[in-house]
Formats: sequence, structure tokens, C-alpha cells
Amino acid sequence: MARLPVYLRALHTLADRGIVTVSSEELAAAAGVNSAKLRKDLSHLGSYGTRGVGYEVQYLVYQISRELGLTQDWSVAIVGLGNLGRALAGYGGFASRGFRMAALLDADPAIVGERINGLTVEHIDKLEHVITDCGISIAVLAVPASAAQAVCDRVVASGVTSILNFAPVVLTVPDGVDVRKVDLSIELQILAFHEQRKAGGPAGVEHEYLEAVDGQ
Amino acid sequence: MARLPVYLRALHTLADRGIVTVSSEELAAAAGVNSAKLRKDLSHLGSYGTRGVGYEVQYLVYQISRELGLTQDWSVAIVGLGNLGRALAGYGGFASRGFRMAALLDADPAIVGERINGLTVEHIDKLEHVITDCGISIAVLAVPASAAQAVCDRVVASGVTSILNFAPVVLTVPDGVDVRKVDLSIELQILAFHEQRKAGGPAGVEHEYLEAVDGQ
DNA sequence: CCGACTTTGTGCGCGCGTTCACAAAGGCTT
DNA sequence: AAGCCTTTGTGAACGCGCGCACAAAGTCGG
Repeated sequence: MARLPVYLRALHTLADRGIVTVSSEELAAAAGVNSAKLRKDLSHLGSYGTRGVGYEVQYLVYQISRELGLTQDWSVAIVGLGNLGRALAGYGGFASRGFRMAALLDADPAIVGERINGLTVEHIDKLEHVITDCGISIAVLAVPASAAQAVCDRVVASGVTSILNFAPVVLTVPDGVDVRKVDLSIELQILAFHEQRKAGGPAGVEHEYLEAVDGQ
Repeated sequence: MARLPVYLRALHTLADRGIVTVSSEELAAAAGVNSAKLRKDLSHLGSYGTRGVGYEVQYLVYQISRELGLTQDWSVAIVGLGNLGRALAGYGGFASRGFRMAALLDADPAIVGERINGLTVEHIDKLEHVITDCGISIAVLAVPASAAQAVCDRVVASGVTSILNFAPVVLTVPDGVDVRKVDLSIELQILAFHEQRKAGGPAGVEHEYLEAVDGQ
């Protein structure tokens, strides 16, 4: 489930506070979801809580981590080291979750060779070589929209089966390859949409019928 | 809806190619959705298609832009100018969609005063002053998790009603304030989850036989 | 040892979004 | 002008996730 990482984060902060046991009600509040939904999620992965008490925090952390595959390390490559790529390369939230930045790739000769966060940027010509050598199965694309599909095709051909795409294009991939996209501009557009509704709807027309946009 | 920005992006690329008219089938393919869903989405904002022909690209661009509130300019403040904040400040995809970076704020004295992308970073003490002065209604939070809720409270108190949050915490806001969150670590965790499933399920006691066969 | 209280796990109904399939509508050809 | 062909707009069924509410289960005090 997409909510497991949120639960995990909440559990980690609880654990940091020294809390040993938590009820579904409390954890649901911390994660911002309904308690019944949380219990159903947890029961679905077979985790046992104790009735009348709740869930043991540490045990749940382990169970969820295992379910998410965080007990093993994943090697990640970042392709494209413009501003966004650099920010991602330096983002501490990755390493602390079992993700290891294993390779940085870019096409710009002015960037290739640069050291970022302890890694040297390789030229994208070596993409296939680097990916197979480092055992990379997850690639992060922070390249211009015009290059995204071509780069995507190459990383997929090299054996990558999970892609996190920041380019504002719809990527086409074979079956068995997962793509998640993060489009910063779209997020702002959705906010603008809501903002405008609060201000009274689009100029000249009433639009009462569009309610929930996404809800996340 | 959350898909309108995707349609809009597809329409823009079609327009750049000089295409005047598009059928729901073609546009749906470009946006990566079902054609019936696309037609229903579009019909919700009015009957703008011609049967037997399709939709006029330019007209549809205008209608969707208006619906999303992109015909007016939105002033955006970025709080927190670490690596991520800088990347966002320089991201070209914002300006081209009617979003104007109006203010940059940070708490670190070493960063305050710096010029980024034509704007000077202000100290966060001036937050309330800057937000009201610049007429900012959308704030982007790229601050550490520990500071996020406090900063959130301050921008909300200053009149901001839409927040794009990059900090890995669940923000609590009053009714009427919209929050969208982007958690890069969660995206990778979801990919890892799928990746692991492809590899044969969670690595636990009941799956050890798979690991033995697999060899890793 | 027992009864009362707490909390989990889940069956069930509701509402929403998705998708199929088709009739209505407009254009194009002859 | 008339019929054919394309494409829209939408009615209706399907599936799914959400959340209420409750019974089972386990704890704790007496």
C-alpha cells in the first residue's frame, strides 16, 4: 500500500520519543488517516496487534520495513544533475531509508567529472555499463522533458525496472516496469485550482460540481 | 480534477506541433488515460467538442487554463533554500504556467541576503510582512521536518491558504487551507515495494526458500 | 478466578470513480 | 440533399476503497 511509508515514518518518530506501544487510534491520528483503515492495512500484511493494548512499535517498524523491502539496500542512479538532480543527490532522506545513491549520470560535459556528495558524475554514454555494474534497479530521472523518453528507454533496456520520473512527460514503458512521476508544476496547478475556487470560481461561470480534486 | 494539468500539458505539446484539432482518443493516449474518462472530464467543464471532428486544441487550452485558474498570475513564496529550495526557485516549469516566484525566505544567516534567480533571500523573521506585502497565497515549504509545522502555522496565520509541502511530516492546518505534500522518500519506498514483489515477495521466514533458489 | 474495560480485526453497506457501449450529432462525400 | 462515417456525450453496470459498527479477544483490577 502507498500508506505504509507514512505509517513507518510516524512509527519512527514515536520510537524516537521512547514510546513502546501504540493504539490504532493514536497511530492513525499521527499518520492522518482513519483508524479502521489503518487496522485493515496492518491486518492485510498479517501483523498482529494485541487486543486491549495496541501494537508494539518496534515490531511494527520491522514488519512494515520488511514488507516495503527496506531491510535490503537498494542502489539508485540519478540521471540529470541540474538543480533538481543535485538536490536529490544530496537529500538525506534517502540514505536513511536504505537507498544508496550508487551512480550519477549527465550528458553535459561541463557537469561530467564533478563530484557531488562523494560521487563523481559519469557521462551518460556509460549508462548501460554503470547500471549493470552497480546492480542498479531503480533510476531517478531529472532530465529535460525532451530527453526523458530516450533516457527511460535506455535505463529500461539496461535492466532497470523502477523509475522515479521528474520530467513533465508521460513515459511509455514495457509491462513489468513501474513508473512513479512527480510533477512539481502540476502540484502548483492543483493548488491554484483550489485557490481559485475559494475566491469564487472561474471568472464568469459558476462551477459547483467539481468537488474533490485528488484528496491525496 | 487532478488530471486537467496533464491534459493541458499534452495539449501544449500538440499545439507546439501545429496541430489544430484533436480527438478524445488521441489526446487520451497522449495523456495516458482512458478516452471515455477524458471525455467525461472535459464534458464537466462544458461541451467544447465537435462530434465527428474532435476538440479544437487552442480553445481547449484556454478553457482548461481558465478552469485551473492559470489565466491569472499567482505569487508564490518559497520557504527554506537548501538544495531543494534552490532547485525549486530555479525551476522553469513554474514561471511558464503563471506562477511567479515572489519571495524567498530562510532562517540561516549564511543564506539570507543571497541572490537566487534574481531574488534576494529574506530572513524568515520578515515572513508575515513579506507574505502580506507581496500578496502571496501559495507557499512552498522546503524546510526541515522539525521546522515544518511551525513555519506552516506562521504562513497560514499570514493569510496563505495553499501549501506545497516537501517536509516529511503530516501538517495540521485549519479548514479552508489546502495542503499538498511531495515526499521524495516515500516515492522511492513505493518503488522498492514493487521492486521487491517482482523479486519474489518480502524477505521473511516464510519466503526463505525463494531466497535460496534465487541466490541473492 | 471473574467481570468489566479496552482495542483489535472484519463483515457489510455506501458512495465514488472508471469503463463499456451506444445513441445523438455533426461533417463529408457524392 | 441524403446517406455514411466519425466522434462526442452520457446512461448504466461494475469494481473498489472507505468507514461504520460490532463481535472476538486479551488485559487488568478486585
